[in-house]
Amino acid sequence: MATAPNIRRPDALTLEVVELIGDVVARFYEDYEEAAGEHALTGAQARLLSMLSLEPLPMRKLAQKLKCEPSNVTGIVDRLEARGLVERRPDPADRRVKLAAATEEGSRVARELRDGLRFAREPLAGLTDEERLSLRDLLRRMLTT
Amino acid sequence: MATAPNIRRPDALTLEVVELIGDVVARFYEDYEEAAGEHALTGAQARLLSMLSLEPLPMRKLAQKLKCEPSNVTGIVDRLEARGLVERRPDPADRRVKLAAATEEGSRVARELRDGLRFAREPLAGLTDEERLSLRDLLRRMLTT
DNA sequence: TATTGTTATACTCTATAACTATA
DNA sequence: TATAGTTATAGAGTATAACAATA
Repeated sequence: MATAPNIRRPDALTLEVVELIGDVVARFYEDYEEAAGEHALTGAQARLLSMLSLEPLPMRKLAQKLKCEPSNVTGIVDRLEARGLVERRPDPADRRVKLAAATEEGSRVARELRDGLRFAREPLAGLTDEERLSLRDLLRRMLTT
Repeated sequence: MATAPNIRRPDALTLEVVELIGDVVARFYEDYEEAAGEHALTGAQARLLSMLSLEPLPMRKLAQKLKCEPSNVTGIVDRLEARGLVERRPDPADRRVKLAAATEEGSRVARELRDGLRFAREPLAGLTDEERLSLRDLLRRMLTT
């Protein structure tokens, strides 16, 4: 039964796991978009706000993290700023840089957003500690490959 | 007791696993968008085309599967049809319905797209059969919770 | 009357290129 | 000259509402 993994032609088990991962990805995304929508945020706005709730970041850095062009960040921050969730601050060290930062209200929304994510939390509650440890290690290994 | 009734606060391990799942989701999405881009397809176009590569579907059904409004499907199918990857066919049973179907070329592109997905396949090659079985069971349980 | 697909409209996200103000 | 952020532009996805053809 212990057939060696064939890289060129994935075996049935690998294909099944790939499909399961696809299902998890779909569920996670739906859940995220739904949680964002409950706060009248788009997915991009929610992701950017979540980043800023940890620490203020230059526009350039936000573009790198969101994997989009810096010009797009301008608009997303504009809309969040218009709602009072984010503000632009000067960077004392470099006057070219603008630091985007979550306001108090923005941090509150980001926290509610995180707490509103049901999937990837509720399902995990059905697993034992040992199983969660096992899952953690497997996911870690996948991400470092 | 003055304690609030059973508010679940995820432990550190659960939070770590949630974050790891988020990382996997991000990696999977990047990989999918990249694979789509290599065929000059957007993510939505690639997802729709992949669905049609299995079987022709009514526009309405596509909207349900993509979780978007039917009016959006019109445009996505329009663009795929303009490139000869998809075609609209009448439904003999109901003249209101239009069946979207992948052309031969469309099926070929969908196949290449699927084969081009590196993540969720290469990382799995680094796991043993036993580990993949374990991962499969854990993911299954998460999805049925 | 209800349903299917489309059109029209408006908003957001996206990449590209040109611009400004700093460095 | 190079970099950070912005603006302008165009294409794509999205939801909403109104519409024609068909059931």
